[in-house]
Order: sequence, then structure tokens, then C-alpha cells
Amino acid sequence: MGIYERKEREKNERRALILDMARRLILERGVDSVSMQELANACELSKGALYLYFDNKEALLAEIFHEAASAFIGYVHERIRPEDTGLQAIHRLWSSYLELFGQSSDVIVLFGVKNALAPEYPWKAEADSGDAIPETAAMLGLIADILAKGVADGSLDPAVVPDRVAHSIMMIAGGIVENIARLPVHMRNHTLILEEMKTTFEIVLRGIASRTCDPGLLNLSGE
Amino acid sequence: MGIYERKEREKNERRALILDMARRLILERGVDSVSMQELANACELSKGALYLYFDNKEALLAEIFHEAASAFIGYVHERIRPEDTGLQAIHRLWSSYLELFGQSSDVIVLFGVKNALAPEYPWKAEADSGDAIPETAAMLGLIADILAKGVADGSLDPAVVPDRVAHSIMMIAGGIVENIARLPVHMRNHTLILEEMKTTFEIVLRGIASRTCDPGLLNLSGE
Amino acid sequence: MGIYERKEREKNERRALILDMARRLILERGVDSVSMQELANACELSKGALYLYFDNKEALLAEIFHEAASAFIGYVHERIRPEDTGLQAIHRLWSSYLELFGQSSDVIVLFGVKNALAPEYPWKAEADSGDAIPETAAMLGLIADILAKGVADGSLDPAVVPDRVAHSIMMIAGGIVENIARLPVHMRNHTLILEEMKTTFEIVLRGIASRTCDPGLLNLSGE
Amino acid sequence: MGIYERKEREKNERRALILDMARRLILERGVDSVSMQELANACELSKGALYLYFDNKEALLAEIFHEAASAFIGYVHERIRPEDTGLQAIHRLWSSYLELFGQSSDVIVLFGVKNALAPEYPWKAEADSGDAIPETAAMLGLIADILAKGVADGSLDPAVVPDRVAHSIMMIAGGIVENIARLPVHMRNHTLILEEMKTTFEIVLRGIASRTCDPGLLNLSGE
DNA sequence: AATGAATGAGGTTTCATTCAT
DNA sequence: AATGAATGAAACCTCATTCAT
Repeated sequence: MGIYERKEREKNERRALILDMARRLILERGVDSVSMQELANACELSKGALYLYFDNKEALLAEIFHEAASAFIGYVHERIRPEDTGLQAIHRLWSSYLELFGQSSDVIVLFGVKNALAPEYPWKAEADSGDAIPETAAMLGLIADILAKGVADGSLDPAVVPDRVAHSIMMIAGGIVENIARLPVHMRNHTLILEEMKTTFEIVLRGIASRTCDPGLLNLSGE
Repeated sequence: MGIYERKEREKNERRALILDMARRLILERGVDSVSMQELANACELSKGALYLYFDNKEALLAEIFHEAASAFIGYVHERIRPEDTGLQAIHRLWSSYLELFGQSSDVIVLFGVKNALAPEYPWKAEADSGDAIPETAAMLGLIADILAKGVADGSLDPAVVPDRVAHSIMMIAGGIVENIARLPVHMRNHTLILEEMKTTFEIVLRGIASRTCDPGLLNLSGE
Repeated sequence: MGIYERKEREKNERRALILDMARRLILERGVDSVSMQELANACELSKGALYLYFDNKEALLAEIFHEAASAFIGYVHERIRPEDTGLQAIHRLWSSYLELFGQSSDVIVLFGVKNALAPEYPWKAEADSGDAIPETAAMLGLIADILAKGVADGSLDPAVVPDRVAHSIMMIAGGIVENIARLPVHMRNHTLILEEMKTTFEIVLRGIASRTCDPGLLNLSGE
Repeated sequence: MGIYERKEREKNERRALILDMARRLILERGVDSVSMQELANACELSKGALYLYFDNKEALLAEIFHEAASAFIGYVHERIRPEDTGLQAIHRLWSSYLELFGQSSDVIVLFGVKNALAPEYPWKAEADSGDAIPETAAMLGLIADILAKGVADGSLDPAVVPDRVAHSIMMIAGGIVENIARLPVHMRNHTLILEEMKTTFEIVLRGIASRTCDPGLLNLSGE
């Protein structure tokens, strides 16, 4: 109790501060145009100091991605219930996405940073199982499981091939995020964008739902 | 009469050569990793000469985008018939996309380059009507028109709001293309990717089609 | 005839200037403490300009080494005659070394730079024949041949094992050069050093000569 | 009574530990590539703590050199007997060198570190008598004395000028050590290198021995 | 019209050293 | 006595753009 803990805490706080600043700058200017120098300035630190906390730029970005991805997966996991049908689960997935986005825009960073780390994803992931980005694999698996369940319980269209459709969903979600990430910061987090995302996700819901499903699950309106 | 024209023609040919080379390099290596030096080498020209034909790198990329976008829009326009229902028209849109991709991968360049140019798209377009990228607006209009028609003729779901869904479609199409554009060239143009795109587009078709539509139009299989 | 040639010549001159400046700086400060920035300043060029002439620092150093080594080997080759006994040839080798050093100090650069390029030499050379530094291999071969001849013609001690002794000679010659290269420039090229080198080389001559050799060949005094 | 002494002792122990670790790291990776950070880690100390024991990196290296040099000189001194002829003494010098190298490679550190410290050696020593590196002067004196004795007792060639030849011997010994120090650790301490060193030293022995000397002293084979 | 040499600001990373605690 | 966070200068390299010829 005392000095050591305080120092440790302060160190973690500084780390967190750097990550936070990096997130902010990435959100503002895009991954590619954030330099270590800018980040250092924003943190009121020297460039060298950043390397006390992170081995290199890639490691820093990786951490940002891992945090965001874990948070997202955790968030989704919490919201999906065992008794959900597949369609309900997908519905909750999209809702979570929208909620999280509305709250913190963190999901924006999520895939945007990933593309700076593993541009070949999601195709290469199939080739080698030793995946450098476990979160995306986890995510893909989660979605594929949900889809399989939905096909089994009849809430999703029998034509849905879980693995393939999971890929499509990841791509769509990622694509949106990249589009948003490129927006200047003052245009983000706007009702307009939320509407856009909702529209897109509803198309997907309808595109994979079975004919006999509960129509209430095809809307994402926050009623 | 003659000398001037010849010079003019030669100049245009040179421009076209540069653009062609740029396209090729971008397809091979991705937009970001093509330098003016590499382009100049590939053209067997000096770096300085490129600046005789284009004000700067951005202008060059813009032209590539404009050409590709126009070609794509033209291609789609040719294939859509006045007597098509809205759903048929969307079906042809996706088919065109897949065909073009199978043929030349040019659509890859299309949106990939755009994002280096106008990252704020597609949202900013709505804000100011003086659009720097008319082709995207044209494209958006084309799709919106098709959608409106489809709603009117009953082939599309009445819940479809043409403008909004047009945006979604653009984003989805663009997102896929970006994912593909990042792939190393040896992984592109593969059956796997075509399947992926088909899967995604079929989800969209089903997501916007009306209940009573011709089920044959929900498949993109090259029957 | 004219513009092209002149430009070509000027370009080569600039290259030569850079190499010359690099040599000078290396001689003054030692290989390790010459930075591309310093070199650029000395040449009154920008850092970037250096990279127009050389791919990277290593390539630049390699060229310096290759030039010096070739010059040295050529110089030695010219002076050794077919009718020389082995001992005479070694004598000429050392004389050449001293002469070249007295003239231009280039030999200083020779091995000094080599060590920045291929620190594992001369041992690794034996392992893989695909040698990155052909000049050193050539040099080694030349010396070994001379030694073998000397053993055969009775001018060298029969205990001399050509390959092994060739290595020793290279090491000794290289060691001296490194010691000299580290000297501040104002102490170099001094009679003192020449005497030192002469003493060392004479020890070697006596160490490998046969008992029955011409005693006149054991002195390097410039009589 | 004791606290002060204990502290003092502990301080010295810590110093010794640091020096030991430094030696080990230098042997493994070469002088230039050992950073203060690495050293601190290896000692399980903070970087700052190193500066409590040594003014700066150079001072630390200097101490390593001083210790190694003293040890070497002591080792040689112990082995040379008053009744030895000059040639016998030189023979013992080389044998000691080979033995020490075979045992611990410490001699590697010896001159390798020196060159990071006093690159101007051995020439500067002559210029100003206030020598920053007393051990090298001691060494030089020792060798010169041996040589003088050898000339006097007829075991060495009368042409040997003690001071000058002492320099040559230092340079040769140093040059070999530098070549070895640059080798990756897994190539060091190998029979091949021992052979190489033996060959070189034998050349020197033969180069300075008198015609009438005991031929048995011209071999360093471990008979 | 074309060249291509040159620039200059930018990028990431390393490291000896200092200093408040 | 010891820490370890922080610095700041230095390293190598890249690239869009300009400009005299």
C-alpha cells in the first residue's frame, strides 16, 4: 500500500492517456495521418517517451485495436442470451453496434485500426489458423455460431451459409466503420449517420431472416 | 492544320498512358504505396513530366477515379432496360459489378481511389450540393431512381426509402471493394472473393426485395 | 555529343564528389561516426540528395570499399612480376602497401570500411563461398598463391601453410589499418607511422622467409 | 561498528557485479551494441543506478579495460621468469595470450574495449606522457624490456629495435583481438581461431628470433 | 515538352544522460 | 541509495513537389 501502488497506477494512467490521445487523434485525422510526433505533442511528452510505454507504433495500434475489439465483443456477449433465436441474436448484435457507436464511437476505431494492422483480413485468416488478430477470429466465430443457430431454429433463411455470411457481415460492418472513420470529426456521431447504419443493418436483417420470422425483429428502431 | 492537332493528340495519348500505368500500379500495390517516382519509372518518363500532365498527385488520382466511375456507370446504364422492374435493375447492377470485377478488377480501383480523394463521402455530398465528385452523386441518383421505381412497381419492399438505401448500397459496395483492394494482388480475382461478393449482394437483394417478388431474382448465380 | 554527355559527366562527378567527401570524413572521424547528415552538409547537399546517388548508407560504404580494394589489388598486381620468387612477391606486396599509404592513405579506408560492412570477415568467408565481398577473397587468393609459390621455389619457409598464413597476413595488415584509421587526422600520414608499418611488415617477412633467402629482401627501406 | 564498512563493501560488490555483467554482455554482443539499458536490465538495476557507480559509459568501459589489462599483465608477469631469455619470454607472452583466450576470452574484451575508449592508441601515447591509459604503457614497457633483453642475450635478432617492435607486437595482438571480438559469439573460442592466432604469433616469433636461437621456441604447439 | 537533380519536411526508432521522488 | 520516467539529439530513410536547363 502506498508508493509502489501509486507509481504503478500513475504509469498505467499515463499509458491510458497515451492510448486515449491516440484514439482521439485517430478519430480526428485517421489512422494513417497520425504520427508519433503528433501523438507525443498531444500528450505533452517527448517522442522518446512514447517508446517507454510501447515497443513501436504497431504495438500501440494493436493495443488500441485489442481494447476496442474486446470491449465490443464483451458488450455483445453480455447482451445476447442463451434463449435467443438466431435472428434475435443478430438483432441484438446490430443494436449493440448502434448503441456502442452512439455512446463512444469506439467501434469506429475498431476496424479502422485493424486495417492498418492486418490489411489482408478477412481473407487471409482462412489460410493460416495462427491468427495475429484473435479478436476478429473470435468475432467471426461468434457471428457464425449465431447464424448456425438461426438456421437451425428456423429464424434465419435456410439459404444462409454461416461461415460465408459471417464474413459478409463483418465486411459490411467494417466497411461502414471505415467510411465513418474517414469523416471529419464534427460530422460524426450524428443522427444522420445512425440512421444510415440502421438502414444498412435492417437490410441485412431482412436479407437473412426467414420468411416466417417475427417481423418485429426486422426493425432496429429504438422503441 | 495538322501539327497542332498531332501534338494535341500525342499529349492526350501520353496522359492516357500515365493514367493507365497508374491504374495498373494501384491495382498491384494499393493506392497508398504507389509513389510518383514509381509511376514515372513505369511510364518511362521523368517525375517532373508527370507534373506537366497533372497538377499534383491528387488530381491524377481524381482523374483515375472519374474515368473508372464513369465507365462503371456507363456499363450499368447499358445493362439496365427501361422495362426492368426495380428489383431486376438492382439485380443487373450487382451482376454488372461482378462481371466487371471478374473482367478487369477496375471497380476495385474505383472506390479505392475515391477514398484517397474524398474521404468524407458519402455523407458530405449531402451537405453541400456543389459536389467535387459528380460521379458518385450520379451513381447515388441512379440507384435511388432504381429503388424508387422498384417500390412503385412492387418489386421492392415498401419499407425501402430510396435515398437512404441508395447510400447503404454504395457503402456496402465500397466497403467490399476496399477490403479487396487491400489484398495482395495474388489473392485477388479469385473464386473465393467472387463467392464472397455474391453472398453479400444476395443478402442485400433479399433485404430489399418485396415478399411477392420473383424468387429467381434473388440469386446471382451465373446461370 | 553535348548535353547528354555533359550531364552524365556531371552526375558522375557529383557521385565522385560524394564518395570523396565520404572518404575524407571517414578518414577524419572514423566510419562509425559519419552520418548521412554530416556527409550531406559536407557536400552542401540535402540528405535526400544522397539517396539519389546511393541506395542506402551501406551501398555507399560498399562502393568506397570496392573502389579502394580494387585500386589496391590492381596496384599490387601491376608490381608483381611472373618471374618473382614468392619472397620477392611478398616484398613487393608490402612495398606497394607502404607506397600507396604514403601517396593517398586510401588503404586506410580500405579495411576500415570493410569492417563496417562485413565484420565477420575473414572467418566467415571460409564457410560460404558465395562471398559478399569478392575483393577480400581475391586478395586472400592472391596472397595464398604467392605464398605457395614461395614455398615451392624455396624462398619461403617450408613450414608456411599458404592458406593459413594468408589469413594471418590479412589480419595483420587489416589490424594496422584499423589502428591508423582511428588516429586523428593530423597524426596520420606521418613518418612515424610509416616506420611503424615498415617494422611490422619486416617482422612478417623475416617470419616467413626461408633461411637461405636473399637477405636483401628482408628490408623494406626505400633504398 | 560495521554499518559503514558493510555499506562500503556492498557498494563495491555492486560495482563489481555491474562490471561483470558488462563484460559478459560485451563478450556476447560486442562493445558497440551494449546499451546502458541492457546492462541495467542484466544487473536487475535501474538505468539511473548505473550512474551512481560510474560517471558515464566511458568511465565504465575504462574500468573494464583497466581490470582486464591489469589481469593480463599480471598473468604474463607471473609466467615470465627472471632467468628467461628474451625469446623465451616472448614465447611465454604468446602462450599466455593463447591460454587466457582459451580459458575465458577475456583478452578479447581487453583491446576491444580499449578501442572504444582511446582510439588514438598506440601512437598518442608517445606524444603526451600524461597517459590516460597507463596499462597500455605498462604493457608496452614490459614488451620493450623483454625485447631489449633478448637482443642483449642474443636470443633475438640484433635488428630488433625494442620500442618499435613492441609497438608492432601490440598492434598485431590488438588487431587479432578486434577481428575476433567482431565475430558472433558462437564462432568464437573455436579451434580454428586458436590455430589462426598461433600461426600469426609464430610468424612474429620467427620474425624476431635470432638465427642461432633454440628452434623449439619457434613453435607454439601445446607440446 | 521534358528532364532529373535537388529540396525539405516528414516518418520511426534508439540511447546516453538527467532528475524529481 | 535507488528508481524509472523523461528528454532531446541523433540515426537512417522516403517522397511529393519544384525548377533551372
